Amino acid sequence: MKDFMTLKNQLCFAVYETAGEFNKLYTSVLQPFGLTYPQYLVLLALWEQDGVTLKELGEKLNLGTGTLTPMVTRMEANDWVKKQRSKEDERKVYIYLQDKAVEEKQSITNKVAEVIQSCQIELEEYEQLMQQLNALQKKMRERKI
Amino acid sequence: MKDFMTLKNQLCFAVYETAGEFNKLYTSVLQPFGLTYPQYLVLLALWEQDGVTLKELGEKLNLGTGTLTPMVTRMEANDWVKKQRSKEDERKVYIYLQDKAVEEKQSITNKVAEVIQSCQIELEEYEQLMQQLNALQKKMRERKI
DNA sequence: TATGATTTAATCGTACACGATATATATTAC
DNA sequence: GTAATATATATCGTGTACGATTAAATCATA
Repeated sequence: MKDFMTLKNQLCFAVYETAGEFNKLYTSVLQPFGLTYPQYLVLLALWEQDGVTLKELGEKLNLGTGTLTPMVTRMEANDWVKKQRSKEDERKVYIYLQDKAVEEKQSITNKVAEVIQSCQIELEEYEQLMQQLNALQKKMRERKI
Repeated sequence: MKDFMTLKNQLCFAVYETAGEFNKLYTSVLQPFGLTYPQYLVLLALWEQDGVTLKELGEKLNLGTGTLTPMVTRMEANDWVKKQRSKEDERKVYIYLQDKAVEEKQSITNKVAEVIQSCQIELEEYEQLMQQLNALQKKMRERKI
């Protein structure tokens, strides 16, 4: 019987470490652009769909306003995005890409793709991991208790 | 050709999200004990090997002193661990489990195991994911550039 | 239409996480 | 034996991340 209470055998730790590695890897790519890794995720979301409310953005990224509000504020200060309070419903704040974010999109995503490719991850491996992680998340979210 | 520049198709995001789910799940278990998830990882490491230096602990957990020093200080304030500067080499600080951490080990790990089991993760799935994540980490760490 | 409930963001407090710097102790070279 | 170097930890500044609270706007309904 294997000992499951060791650090090495913890799935949670493997995921935690892998997230840390991704963070480091992406940070090294994004630093020159003056972006952090979570800020890049915000741009990814906005490149897909521009002009979403803070709440919608939070739902896409699984982040609350306590995280997003200051983060978007910093991104606005760095000319990546712009906040605009809705006229129809003044509770809502829409987030829009700034020119800089549109202009630099190609250059940023190219650099990211280049570094990811340098890791030599097989497509099959990539997709299988995605699928398994999604299945795992589903189980964690849907568990009773 | 699939679009790889969407949030949904990013492996980094899947890992980031899964780490977040684990964090939430473990937080819900550990809160009653007055522990955070990273603090639980520290205990896991010390339950395996007690009396290690801060540096060694950092190597096990992939954390620097900028993270560990304040964290261990908090854990000391809550009677989980004790710091003791080495007599032989006063640069080193050894971290020891306190009685509380030894006494509550079973009760904490039981509760964690119980919740993990409630997620219905198959052993095969668990081990395959571990193996794949470790392989991925290796690739990210060993990449050239 | 007044009021109570809901929704949306902002704010606050706590806790990581990291890179850079500082400081004190050990080790090495000479 | 002293100067240069290396090592171990602490501290600082910035940036997430989260839960709880607050505040303002909107909605529901009596």
